[in-house]
Amino acid sequence: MKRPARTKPASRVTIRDVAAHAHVNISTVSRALNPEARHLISDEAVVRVIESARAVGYRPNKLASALTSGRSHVVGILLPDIENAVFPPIIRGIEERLAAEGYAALIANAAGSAADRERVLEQMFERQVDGLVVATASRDDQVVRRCILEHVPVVLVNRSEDHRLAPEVVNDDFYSMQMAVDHLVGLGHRKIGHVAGPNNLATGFARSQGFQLAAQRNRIANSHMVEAAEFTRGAGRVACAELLKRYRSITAIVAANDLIALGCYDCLAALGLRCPQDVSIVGHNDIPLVDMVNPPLTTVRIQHREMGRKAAQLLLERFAAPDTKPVRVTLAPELMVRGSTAAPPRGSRQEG
DNA sequence: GAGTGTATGCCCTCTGCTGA
DNA sequence: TCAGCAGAGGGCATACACTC
Repeated sequence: MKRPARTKPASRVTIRDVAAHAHVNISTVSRALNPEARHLISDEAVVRVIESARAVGYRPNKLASALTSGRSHVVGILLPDIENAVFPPIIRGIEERLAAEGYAALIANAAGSAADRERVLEQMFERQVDGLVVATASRDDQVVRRCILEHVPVVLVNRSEDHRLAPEVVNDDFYSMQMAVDHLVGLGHRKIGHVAGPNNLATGFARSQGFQLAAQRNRIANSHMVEAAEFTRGAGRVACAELLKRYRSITAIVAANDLIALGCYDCLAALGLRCPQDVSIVGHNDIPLVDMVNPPLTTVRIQHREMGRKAAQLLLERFAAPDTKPVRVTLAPELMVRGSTAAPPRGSRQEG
């Protein structure tokens, strides 16, 4: 028994409709609408097809196109925390560059456990993404390994991994910490602490290493550090309390990011200490609105939008040449001096 | 009759090949 | 040189054959 043919929705205009309207074959339509194949047909046919496409309201079906081309023209973006203000500028940079080449972004929050990340990654693969920009990388990252195993082009942004398996775009975290510590030493601080980020993440690790190096160069103690459990305000508050409990004479704190720095604000307020009169604080990232808190946060500005643009560019290059050696692009940070840093208080608190 | 496996049509576009 | 034909591409739904 012959089954009835499935019919397309009446509203959907396809390449056939354009062909019928223009009185040409569908292959002629395909070539006329493809800039790289346009030279194969006459200018007159190109004009006729384009006018017909406009007249019938034709919109190319990328899904169908992907069947033959093997390219979905969709790029997945994995974020560790979609609520963190660091990421919107990165996403914007990525989208700007991708859109110029006809790609769309599929953004996913891949926070939580390794199983969560695996699930999100699987969804990306199921949607046939052409490649991935990963902002979730840990120093030994399974997502990156999986992408390489599946031959899916991948670029890391903001966070790197230790084995250099994929191209990456990162901030110069060593230089960031050097600038932050130099700034505080320049104000007269000699007892500086660091609320570090998680050490299993490249950003947390590099910044704590950078802090130690910068402290050594300035001939001050480099061991006044406590690691926050997460890059969050809450974790920053807890870690700051521990830091001040261990090293009570500290007059300045370099936080591994701005959220941790805001957690330090909370901690100081709870202890009845003032910023910057009692303790100066430097953040990291320069996320939106930290210039509007009280006091406005001195922080290290990272070129997040440029970071996104570069990452997208590296991915596009990866599409063209998948087997090239992974490169690392390092962007220069900039210190934004605001009201949260000042000269240290005259008297110093007792070491605990 | 229920369950399973296989074959085929369909979706839409791209592209190699052929002929005018 | 240009235009048209025809097959391919992956996944899904469905028809059909077969087994239990």
